[in-house]
Amino acid sequence: MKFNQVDQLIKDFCSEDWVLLLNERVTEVNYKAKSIIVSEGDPIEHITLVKQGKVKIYCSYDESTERIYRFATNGQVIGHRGLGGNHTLPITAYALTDTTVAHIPLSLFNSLLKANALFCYHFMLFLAEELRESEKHMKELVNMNLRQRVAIALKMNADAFGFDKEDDKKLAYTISRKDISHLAATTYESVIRTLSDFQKEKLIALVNKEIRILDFHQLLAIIENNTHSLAAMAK
Amino acid sequence: MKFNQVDQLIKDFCSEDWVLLLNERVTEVNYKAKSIIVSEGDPIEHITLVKQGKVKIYCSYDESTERIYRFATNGQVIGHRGLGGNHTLPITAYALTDTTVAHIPLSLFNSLLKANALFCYHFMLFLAEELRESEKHMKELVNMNLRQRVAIALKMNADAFGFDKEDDKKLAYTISRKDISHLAATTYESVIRTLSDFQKEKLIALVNKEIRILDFHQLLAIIENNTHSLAAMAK
DNA sequence: CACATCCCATGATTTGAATCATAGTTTCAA
DNA sequence: TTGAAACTATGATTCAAATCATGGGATGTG
Repeated sequence: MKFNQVDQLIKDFCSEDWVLLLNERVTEVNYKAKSIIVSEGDPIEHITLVKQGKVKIYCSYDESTERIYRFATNGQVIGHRGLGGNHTLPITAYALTDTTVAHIPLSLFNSLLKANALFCYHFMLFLAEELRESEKHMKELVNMNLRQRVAIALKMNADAFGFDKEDDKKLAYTISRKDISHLAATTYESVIRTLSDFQKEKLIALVNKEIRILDFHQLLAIIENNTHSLAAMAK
Repeated sequence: MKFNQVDQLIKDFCSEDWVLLLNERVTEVNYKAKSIIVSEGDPIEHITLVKQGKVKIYCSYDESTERIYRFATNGQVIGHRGLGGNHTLPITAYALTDTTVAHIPLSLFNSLLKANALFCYHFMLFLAEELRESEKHMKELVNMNLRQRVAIALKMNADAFGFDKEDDKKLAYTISRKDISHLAATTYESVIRTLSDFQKEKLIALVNKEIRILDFHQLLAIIENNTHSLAAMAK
């Protein structure tokens, strides 16, 4: 799983005083499943750490379209893309399951960065890593064909939330077909067709909305194999 | 123009000693037009500042396909996406015109960041800004139709290198049709057709490879108007 | 200066994926 | 428990953009 454990960076690289101060000043909030944690266009007032739960982070394009950038779960951070400048939040964070977060006031987080040089340095490295990941993902979405993009969406689902403890094929949390389409930049009809194809190829198994990934290697092979990406062949 | 003047950040937020040390340890190199400055897969040994010139930054997908992420010109930085971890460079930087760069050894740049907390803080903010821009661009590429993407590519060309000093409609440097296609994630044939349409609509004028942007507002209007983006309507 | 290589341009054809249409299934709240 | 809303599913049709084909013009280099 991706290194995005910002709470760990705080523990490792901030002075004890600051960790104590943070614990005092942070507000923990519970969100019910299917509720919005922070919304696109909000003024940026907090940096948010996910204590416990599953969150999707997306951007609306119009009333019927959204594009999911990533998921966040225990230990991961939301809102750091809004740092600096007088920006409003560019994304919406939505609780997929019941979720507990810690809101760190932005001014406090800024002071934390300024007062703890080593934390600031590592947080900077974390942003560089995010930038790499983000551009890698962009490249994938733009260059790959439908099958590949759906395969990537399944992989992202698996990477973000892992597999069931009792069943190492079953996703611990299966996102909806519609959310797969929002991840893969396509329509839900196309997702359903593609998943159906994958099932016929014994790559996955569908049981209602749940997905079992039977052959992860084959899934990765689909992502790697771009010989069928006709759309990509800009000469 | 976008704030990406990292050399200015160094001047503003690093101590005098460090600025002097940098001036000693930096190697200036000249690159001819059409030569490669740094290449995808190279070990990351430097952070590179563009002193003077025009550079395209792209990623190869296969032998016939590339995707241009951005351009860099005077004062801007290349290679910061490789910070942290044992990564190789994810992008290639290519000199469009004769270009002079300053290579800062990576170890020195890291020391600079660690020794100048305020610079590190501002550099972190710069990365946050880049992350926002990058994801905005991703959203555009994925959601918009051909006309819009070509319009965005023209706008990026104008934003990156500006207009001619004597002719405020003419681009100071017109990138090739093929590079427009690499920016807009399409084929060069489609770019040529779309530019031809734009010309018929009196939006631009084509004189050989040079492009004059006659109606910038209309160009922006095309980018804003997503009512024709059929591909985007994932319900 | 010639010859090759790259770039620009346009028409005809194909095709991957979106859209339209229709219907069964889960889920959850009144 | 029932009815509505949301999700899953599949077939038919349409369409935007890629691919294929072909030629002209510019550029540059031995």
